[in-house]
Amino acid sequence: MKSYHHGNLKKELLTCALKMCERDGYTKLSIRSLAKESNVSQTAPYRHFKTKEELYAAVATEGFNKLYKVMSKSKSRDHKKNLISSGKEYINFGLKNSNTYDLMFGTAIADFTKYPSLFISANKLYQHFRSEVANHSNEKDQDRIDEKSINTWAKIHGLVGLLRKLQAVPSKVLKIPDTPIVAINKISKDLDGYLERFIEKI
Amino acid sequence: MKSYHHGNLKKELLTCALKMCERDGYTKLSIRSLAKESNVSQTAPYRHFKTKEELYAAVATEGFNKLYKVMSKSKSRDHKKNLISSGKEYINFGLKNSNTYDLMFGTAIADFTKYPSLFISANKLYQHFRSEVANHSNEKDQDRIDEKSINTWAKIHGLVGLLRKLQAVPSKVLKIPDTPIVAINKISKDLDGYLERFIEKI
DNA sequence: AAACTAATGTTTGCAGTGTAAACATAATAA
DNA sequence: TTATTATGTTTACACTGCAAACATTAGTTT
Repeated sequence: MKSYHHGNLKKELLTCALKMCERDGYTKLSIRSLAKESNVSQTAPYRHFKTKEELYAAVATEGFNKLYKVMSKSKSRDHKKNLISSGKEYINFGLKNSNTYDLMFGTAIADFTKYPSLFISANKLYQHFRSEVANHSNEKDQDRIDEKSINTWAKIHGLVGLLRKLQAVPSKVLKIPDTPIVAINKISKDLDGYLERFIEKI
Repeated sequence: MKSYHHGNLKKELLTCALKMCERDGYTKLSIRSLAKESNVSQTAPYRHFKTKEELYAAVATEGFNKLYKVMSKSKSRDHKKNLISSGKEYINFGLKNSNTYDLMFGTAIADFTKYPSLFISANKLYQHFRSEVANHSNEKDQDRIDEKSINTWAKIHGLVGLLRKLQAVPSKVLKIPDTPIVAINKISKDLDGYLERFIEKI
């Protein structure tokens, strides 16, 4: 027999949402299905997330925290190594947790500054990334560091998007010549080499 | 008095969808609201678009065609000029038609190779872009050209994503130091200069 | 021209959605 | 102990994608 009050529903909802989001994509993640999967009434989640977007924000926040964790793993004295490691982790995260990634960088959350903890988590990630870029590039000028950081982020982010398109496509499409898909496929086959060249240009 | 058969519903639905998508975002674009705005019964669109995704694909295709048009405007003998113009047009398109842009490059259409005309339009755009990169960079090796093209695309695409985040944010957020938002804002204030430096690194 | 067929429209219906409102119960503060 | 607050459930509404049955018209065949 279960008690009327759950005790720790919010946390359970969140982990469940995270799992569901990753499994089915955030578009399929409904408050009602979340409630059902958490064995709770249809509208119970509303006591903890005022709107669906707020739920999205919570999931995205978790995503940023996770990404931060893996990107700050490498603490070598070799700054280049750190940056390459971060880049790989970023790409890996984007490909493995692609649905959460959508929530983090897509447009499902219109204005992420509306959710303080999300904003903070995203900023923390950026700060870490920026410091790695700064360390690697030996740049002093703050504006240049910012520009380099944004540059690098934009490029990796764009790359992840393209790699995901590649993932989504049936393999026979790779045989059609003169498509961006084959171009991306070439890169994905030598991602390490690509990243080396990538870093050099930062 | 209007006749039972519309005559040109498919085209009208498409232009209406394009308009609605741009106005409200593709998430708000429902088949039913589209039908209503086209003064036709709720399920009439299903005669022309088997699923909602098929409607999405049609809108995205239009988007690619439009983008192709503006990106192939500049036909200078100066290849650098062409590339810069294309870059600007791309960014402009992404910012002005951001909702359509989402449909084109987001994950709403899981596998875009399922829609031949969409696939073709996207490829045509890539080919054009690739030829501009090739012309500008004086590169011969086909693999390198592909890599450069993907690189450049990824970077611009990522940049558009970030600039859109900037757009979405309330202006007071710009006063908070040490956020990616202020970094992007700096870039957006000197986009021309930024693009110049950008091109140099291709 | 008449009749059959296919295309394109409408109506109806179902299962699912976000979320507001009213209500129930349990935990906490007074 | 009692009043309040937090957190659950039930009910209700307007909306969604889409399938199925039906209506009307356009096009094709005889």
